[in-house]
Amino acid sequence: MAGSQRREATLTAAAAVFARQGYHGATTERIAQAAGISQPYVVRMFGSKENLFLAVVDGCLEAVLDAFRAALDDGQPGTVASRLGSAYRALATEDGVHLIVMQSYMLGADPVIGPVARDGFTRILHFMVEEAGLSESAAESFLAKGMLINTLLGMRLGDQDDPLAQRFTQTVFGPDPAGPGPTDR
Amino acid sequence: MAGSQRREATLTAAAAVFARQGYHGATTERIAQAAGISQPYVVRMFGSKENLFLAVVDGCLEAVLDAFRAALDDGQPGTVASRLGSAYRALATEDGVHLIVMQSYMLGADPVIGPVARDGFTRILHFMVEEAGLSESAAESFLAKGMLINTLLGMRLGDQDDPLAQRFTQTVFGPDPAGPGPTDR
DNA sequence: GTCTATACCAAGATAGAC
DNA sequence: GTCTATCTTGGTATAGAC
Repeated sequence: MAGSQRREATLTAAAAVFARQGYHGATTERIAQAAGISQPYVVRMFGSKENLFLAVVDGCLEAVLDAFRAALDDGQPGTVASRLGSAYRALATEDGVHLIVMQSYMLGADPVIGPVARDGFTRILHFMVEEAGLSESAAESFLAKGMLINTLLGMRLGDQDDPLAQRFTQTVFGPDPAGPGPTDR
Repeated sequence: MAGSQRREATLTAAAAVFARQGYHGATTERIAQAAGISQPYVVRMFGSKENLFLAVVDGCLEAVLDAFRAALDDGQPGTVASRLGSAYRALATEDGVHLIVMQSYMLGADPVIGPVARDGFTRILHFMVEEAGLSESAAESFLAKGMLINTLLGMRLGDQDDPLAQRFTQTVFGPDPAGPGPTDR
């Protein structure tokens, strides 16, 4: 397999593992298994586990911003916020973009991952108000709902056997004209 | 030092470490240092790192619910949501209750921590609608803002050297009559 | 109740062959 | 481009003394 293609496949596999286990919980061995290659080769390709994680996070950030930009130009009806919400929903994939980003956010105290996480969030923030034209208040609501979605995904609230929890999950992820919707569950 | 007192002190130290590093990132050695005792003794007291984490999470959940219950009866002016928000704000301590809870939420895929995290969130949800009397929609807004706050705390957005990010942080944490406010930063 | 010493294992990284 | 073998470290847990 060609280098760049192998690299892509490994990034995808790594994303899925990092999404579930978090940075520290994930092992390069598990990532290697998911990618169908040997553990040392994973390390070899990216230099270190940390570098690999940063590459994954960067890819997710770009994916989110690309999806948002596309949503601004898609000529669909609805408010900007609702179109961005749909884009966020459509972004749902098995490799769990939302969870990767969230995992990086929870590592703000890490000297190397922390700054990257803050930069990424800041870029999204700037996109919201400068490119999408949302008010800062609207951006706050949008991002709050996004964080709620990410959190429910992370904890897998849908697995909870409780009527209220079930209904709540449905409501949050269900078609909602004013915010991000369902993702990868 | 008496057993129960030592236990409490260790739980507090562990909370601070788990809040910053997450479950997998934290080490019992670091917790021991923070508590001023030896690493094996930390393990001895709680049986395992996992048990210790579960004890910390449980303590945080109780702290949140206690604070919320107290806020319902405090006779302060304002809506229920704003009083709960103030309680959330007042809960701010060095040991980072908000981050502990959030770290547990991101471990939903873990076979033992996952169920505990879901149960905890479900209890808060039930409190909101059954004891506090919030509509499910109001509970969603409240929790969304709470998750945004937790996320900003986790990534330490306040450290970001960017005007918009700074302003956003201030807005989210600042006195807001309709949601949770500043916590431990 | 608390420590020191240590066993034991998992995991990231390196060396070097093919 | 990819593997096997292995080094090394760090981290949880146990044993046992004081």
